Amino acid sequence: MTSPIQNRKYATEITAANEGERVSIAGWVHEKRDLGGVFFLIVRDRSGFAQVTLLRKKTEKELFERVKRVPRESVVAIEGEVKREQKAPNGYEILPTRVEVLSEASPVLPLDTTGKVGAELDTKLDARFMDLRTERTKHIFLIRSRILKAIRDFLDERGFIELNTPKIVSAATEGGTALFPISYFEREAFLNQSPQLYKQMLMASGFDRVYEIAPIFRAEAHDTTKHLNEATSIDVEVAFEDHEYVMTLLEELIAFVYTNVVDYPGLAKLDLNLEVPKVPFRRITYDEAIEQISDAGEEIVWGEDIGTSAEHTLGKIIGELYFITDWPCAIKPFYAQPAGEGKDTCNAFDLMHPRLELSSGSQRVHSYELLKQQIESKGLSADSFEFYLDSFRYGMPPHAGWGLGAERLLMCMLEIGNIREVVLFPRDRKRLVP
RNA sequence: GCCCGGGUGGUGUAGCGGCCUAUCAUUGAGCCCUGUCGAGGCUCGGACUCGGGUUCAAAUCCCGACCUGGGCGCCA
Repeated sequence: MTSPIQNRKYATEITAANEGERVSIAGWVHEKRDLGGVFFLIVRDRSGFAQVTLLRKKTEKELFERVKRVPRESVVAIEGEVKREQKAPNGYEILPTRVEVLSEASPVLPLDTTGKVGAELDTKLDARFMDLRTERTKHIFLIRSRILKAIRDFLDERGFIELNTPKIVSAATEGGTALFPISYFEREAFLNQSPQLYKQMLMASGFDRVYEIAPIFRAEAHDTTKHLNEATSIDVEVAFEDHEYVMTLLEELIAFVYTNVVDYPGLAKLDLNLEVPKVPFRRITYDEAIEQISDAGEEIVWGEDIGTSAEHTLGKIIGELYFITDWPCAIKPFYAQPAGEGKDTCNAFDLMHPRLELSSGSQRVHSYELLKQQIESKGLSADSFEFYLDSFRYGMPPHAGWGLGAERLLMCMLEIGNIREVVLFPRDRKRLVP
């Protein structure tokens, strides 16, 4: 006995041209429509929908009654004959000869998969497995996959090597953010907040163009629509180049990603009007940013970081993707290269979306002496950075790089209000399950 | 951590002191219907987060807890 699941096709692989052929499909019971003498079973799979039609008079009674009773969202396998039918999705329907219920669903569902009734984010996240069956959520993650592929294609094409650095580390990397402590045999260790130090160390390896797409962990108790305690960072580091080079690389990458998403057929399901941003992106200095923000009537002090409301004010003024450059050294990490004689700024930049910051990067300090000095001037202990500093003592090329938040990019592109929506199983201060 | 909102059937909501044995939609159970595509029609089932308080009377007002949305802070 052959199972109908063998040789199954996706719903959209079948067309009216297959009329008369025997096919198998498998998927979830999306909807049932009982008209009395005719019964429609809409089966959903990854590709879309297929209509399975049963005529009361022409169908074996046992089969007809059994199909009528299959609860929605049950998993079924169908074998039957293709019939051209203009009124059906994809222009065909299946007249089943065999229906197997592979998994019967409980009849009362945690949320509606058809889009008739909405669900709150919390409800969706609690039942994420089912939320992913909805068109909107499904496409968010298909687009996410597409974006990550586009990024890899873009970087691979330019000679980058994809590498992975440890997520379990011995100490704070850059200071700043809080870390999650973990028990590591008889020692304490931490989940890494950023691959920063490791990707820089790789610059001393001869792998002069590297990237990593991996999780980062931050133990901040923040509670906003743009922060996660576990996020995905896209990190790039390039040797023998400076901040200008990596800014250009970044804007071209972003434009390439947009181009790939604009072409995505499922974009229509998300109801947005996406345009590929023009390169080069606008660049404004930190000084200009402060001026613009204070001209707009917002209180801001030079030398301080740009807070959320100032960020929004500036975003509204600029209205497109832009870079903020020439940041004060004092508010950028120790590894940012100072601009030089008599200046208190460094060669660091942030890539901003009108809503929020997407990426930050810089030309890095590659002089051992200067780096050590900057670590100490930030009040950090050079000893705990020995493993990192060592790589600067035996031939470290000049280099630059950036880190880009994958979820932030996705939420901004798709105009999604809460970053949790673009993570399968988000980790925030309150949520550890599922 | 601070400041505002909000917790009503499975889901999404209306009601905001007595008209509430609580509205509507969807879902569920059942029935009618041979072409649905958010099918339609009829019947039935299903809820006021928890604990105190005020009041003749609380879903409705007050207090606390828990959960939750947003604004900020912190942070990327």
